Amino acid sequence: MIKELKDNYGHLFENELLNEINQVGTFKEVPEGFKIIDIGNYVKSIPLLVSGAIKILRQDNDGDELLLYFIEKGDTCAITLSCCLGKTKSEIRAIAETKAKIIMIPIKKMEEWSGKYKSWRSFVFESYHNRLNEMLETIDSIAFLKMDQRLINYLKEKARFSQDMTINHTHQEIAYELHTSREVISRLLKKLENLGKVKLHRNHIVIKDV
Amino acid sequence: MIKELKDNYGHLFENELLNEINQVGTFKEVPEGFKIIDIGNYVKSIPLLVSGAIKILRQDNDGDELLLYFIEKGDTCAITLSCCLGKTKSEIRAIAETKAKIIMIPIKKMEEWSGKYKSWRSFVFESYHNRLNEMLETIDSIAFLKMDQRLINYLKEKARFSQDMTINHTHQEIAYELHTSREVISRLLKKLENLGKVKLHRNHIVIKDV
DNA sequence: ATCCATCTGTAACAAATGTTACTGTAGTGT
DNA sequence: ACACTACAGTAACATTTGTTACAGATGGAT
Repeated sequence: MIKELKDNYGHLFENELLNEINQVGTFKEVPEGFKIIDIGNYVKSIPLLVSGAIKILRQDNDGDELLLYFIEKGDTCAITLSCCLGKTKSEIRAIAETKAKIIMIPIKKMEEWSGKYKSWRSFVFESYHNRLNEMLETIDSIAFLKMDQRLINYLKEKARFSQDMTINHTHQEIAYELHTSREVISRLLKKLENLGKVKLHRNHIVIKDV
Repeated sequence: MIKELKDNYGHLFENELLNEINQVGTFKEVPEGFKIIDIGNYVKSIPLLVSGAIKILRQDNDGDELLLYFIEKGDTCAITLSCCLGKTKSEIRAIAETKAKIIMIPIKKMEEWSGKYKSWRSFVFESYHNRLNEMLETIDSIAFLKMDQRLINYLKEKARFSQDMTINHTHQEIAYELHTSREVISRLLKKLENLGKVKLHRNHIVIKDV
């Protein structure tokens, strides 16, 4: 039994299911920035995240991006799950936000387990629940907030996945994820710096008090 | 057996399940504008829609609204479903867009059926799938489109639920659902009228070519 | 027909965001 | 050390959206 599996999913699944996962799942370790799923991909297996974080992005026809939300250990990507079952192309891109450890489960098993294990069903429903709520938060953010507040929320989120309150992104990268322009981000960041909330450096930002 | 049940769900569910639904479900007919679920409600049963349409709205802390999407016959509200299972308050408001017929299913049954009927599981997963995709479309719309295009999409959607391409809303009502101001909607609608795409009247709009 | 509340039209202005253009600067590679 | 590239700062301007203010039109109630 892989230790990470037991540690992260031991409280969720019964031993029998854990054993099955251990047998049919393939363990994968991916570096930061690794593209796990891209838009248009047909997905043949679903990921259980055991460590690290994954960011989920949406892209429109012009190639403009938008960060939707993050997935953390002990969870899975319900959109991918949904693609699997519907046998449709992925509508989103999944990229490792930090280096991450994943167990990949073949779709076939996932259907089988839905009938067999109550705990698996609960896990899947719970995952859908979490994802729907995160989508709602994303909608709230883009519909109701102005860019300055969205940027602050973004910085907070990013800081959660960093040990030392440092965000290793350029202004351009932040602009892509919030779907705005580099100049807007520079402008707003400079304001935050003047307010003493962040300290700006080349290629990284240190969060002081947001 | 209620006729509407057989008509709308006969192809999805086996007879045994249809019979169960018929026994435990309560049939309900609601008028246009009826508030089916409100934000903060604890939901004790989930709705199967057999005719009409339901609109799902989000609201922020200041009371500002935003239309998320519509649910049509043969489907259910996955967000509600998700609330039921998580035993959390509703994050959304559900209002009958047209007069609608609904079968309400107690949560308890829904859990039982998930283990018992593959067709029910498929239905639930399919519903989550649809809702996630609609949320994505909503996000695309508010993140990537300008208000003029959002308005056009809105008018198209509304026209789908109208027999005669007439939308019975005031500019103010439209503004609420798109989360903008009445003046902006008036301005854009007037532009659309000048382009020959709509005809404006008091309290209603006739779609000509959008 | 008259009154009245509500809805619509529109101008003028404010604020937020997006775009263009250019400068300087930090780090990289040689 | 030097040159080069990518990054950041910033001004000036355009566009989009939001706000204020008011006029006029419409349809329903009496």
